[in-house]
Amino acid sequence: MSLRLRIAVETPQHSGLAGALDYASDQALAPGTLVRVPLGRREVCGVVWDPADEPAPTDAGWAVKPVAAVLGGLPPLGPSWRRLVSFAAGYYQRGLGELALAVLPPELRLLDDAALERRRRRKRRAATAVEADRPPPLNPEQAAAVAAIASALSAGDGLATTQPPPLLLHGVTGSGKTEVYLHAAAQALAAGRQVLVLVPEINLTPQLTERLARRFADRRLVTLHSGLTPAQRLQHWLAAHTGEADLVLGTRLAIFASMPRLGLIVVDEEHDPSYKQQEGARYSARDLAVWRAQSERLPVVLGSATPSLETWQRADEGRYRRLTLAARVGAAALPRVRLVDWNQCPKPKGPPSAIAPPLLDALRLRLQRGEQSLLLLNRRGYAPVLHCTSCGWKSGCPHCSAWQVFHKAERVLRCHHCAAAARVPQACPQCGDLDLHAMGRGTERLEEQLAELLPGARIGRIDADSTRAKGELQARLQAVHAGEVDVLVGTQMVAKGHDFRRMTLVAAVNPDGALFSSDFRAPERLFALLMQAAGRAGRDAAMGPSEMWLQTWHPQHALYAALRDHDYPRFAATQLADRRSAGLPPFASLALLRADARDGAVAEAFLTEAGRQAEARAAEAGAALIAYPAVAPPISRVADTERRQLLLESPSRAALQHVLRAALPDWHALRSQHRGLARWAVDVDPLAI
DNA sequence: AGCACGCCGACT
DNA sequence: GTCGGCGTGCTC
Repeated sequence: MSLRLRIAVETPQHSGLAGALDYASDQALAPGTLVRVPLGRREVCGVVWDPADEPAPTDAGWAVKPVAAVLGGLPPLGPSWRRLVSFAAGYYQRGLGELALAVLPPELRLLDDAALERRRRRKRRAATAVEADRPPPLNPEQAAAVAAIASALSAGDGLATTQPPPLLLHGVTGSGKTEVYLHAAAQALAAGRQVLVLVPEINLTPQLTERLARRFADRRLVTLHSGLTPAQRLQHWLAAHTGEADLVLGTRLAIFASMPRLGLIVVDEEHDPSYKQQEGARYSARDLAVWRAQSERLPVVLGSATPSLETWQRADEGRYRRLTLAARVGAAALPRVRLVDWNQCPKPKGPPSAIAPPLLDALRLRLQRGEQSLLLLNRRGYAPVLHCTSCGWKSGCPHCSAWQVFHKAERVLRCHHCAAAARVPQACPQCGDLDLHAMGRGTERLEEQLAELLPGARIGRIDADSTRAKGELQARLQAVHAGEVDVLVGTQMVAKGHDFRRMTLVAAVNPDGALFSSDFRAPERLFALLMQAAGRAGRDAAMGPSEMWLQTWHPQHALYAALRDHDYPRFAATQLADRRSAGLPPFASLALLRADARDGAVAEAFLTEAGRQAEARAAEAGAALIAYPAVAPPISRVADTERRQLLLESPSRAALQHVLRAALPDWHALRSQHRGLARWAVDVDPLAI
């Protein structure tokens, strides 16, 4: 007897094989079982999928091959996991098997039954007999939030018929969101459920990891993120899958963790762009968390001081329930926001100063008082471009439409978009002039200038360059915590997550860039970054009042005015009004079709035709859709490849989904008509357009 | 994506 | 005469 099985097979995106494939088996295999199957002339991994609603045609134009091997030792992946993967593959327009295998630990496919048995027998480390932290008392707002989540938890127990809505936990930094998560988690754990906590980047939030581990010392907590070794990732994933782990703390990929007893999902800093995967299947872990929670009828808590406008709008519409924490725990006051108006500052005779006189005075005052300051500058390197004053040459990257950044200490010019690096020329490569000039300012130069402006101050720097070596980030953070640094210079990586208790001043050196950016989400990101940065200061009420300084040419800008008042709702309302009148998300659904080719015209021709096909499909279905002309993104050439993109916009998410699904086969077929096209991809709900 | 098959230059 | 360059085509 031979059974017919549907199997999600690891077929690459470009195969055009989106769904499950048919294979034969002489034994019945439960959906969710891992198998190896022949595909073409090789053998690949697959997951037994649910039988199709309609039986496969018997006269199919291919020979059905038998399953090659079964990994019987692993408990099958459950129906809720399969639903999530199915949904994500469909929504983000990727192959089912491609996505299914991409979100499983890579080591799993190497695991035969014998290896699995060895792993299972290996004695798991006994839980350390550490006394769990006693939870602190909650303030009334926190208690109300916990009660709301608790009622959603019991509603999700299958007893109630109503679905708990997603919960937006809106609270400024320091208002005690984490304590709400911990209490909610405790309740879910007490009910015998597992808890999934998502964070943007795990090494930026060691404090949350520690707090979870201490509070739930008697429970098994595992982490899931790309920094784990393959063996660790497998081990942690298996602990979640078998239900041995009670808590899973992870980055975006953890949204796909198989958790049979899942009872609560928390998405911390839900607005953070790192929740959107930027290559391969471009999924949003936050959006999938909401979908997964609805699908499994469990509560999801989205926490942020500056929620994404999508989330905020849904709360305004009543689709999400908003829980607000307005008070800062421990009576710590919010930092006072001070704007330095460059227009009011006397022009120095020499080159423009990095730090305006009033800010410099404020820094000196902190030095005298033995307090720490943080200066934020979102630009690493010494200077963004090297410039010849006599002929006008600039250090352009030979492979990209971008400047090579001057890294002084390393003595290299480095492109931040490709691997290209060159030694710093002694003389202008174009005219031979020796007077090469570093234009603009990066963190490395700011560090150097501060050393001159503040003699005797201990300056530290934390950015991707200074923390490249393993352990260097932790070492530098430790030095700051230990008080070995007076003034810390950093990129946005320090604005997130870390509490610096002795820090009483945070300054954004040059935040204006995002005010007039072509990226429609730039103001939202800037506001979130500045709010988050402001939250770094003044966490300790005993340190006295803290300040957030902004150096700007536009002190009247509405964004800064809202920031000065710590008024996120006002900022969101004005942004949402702009978005509504511009027909942008959350009032429209977007997808971006991207194409790369050596020759930009090839990518453009492909996109133009693909856009025409999409509009034809939309017309067929009576779906409202606009395909905009193909354009070059701000950095149009990277590593000698020209990039182009085409925006698809619809007032309806469902209509856009329908068109994408219908047009995808057209686009696959179109590829062969455009010789020289390197690759193409769809980005559903893109962050930047 | 792999991994084929398929037609044109420098070697034992 | 072959070994092999990577162009293009297929995978239940």
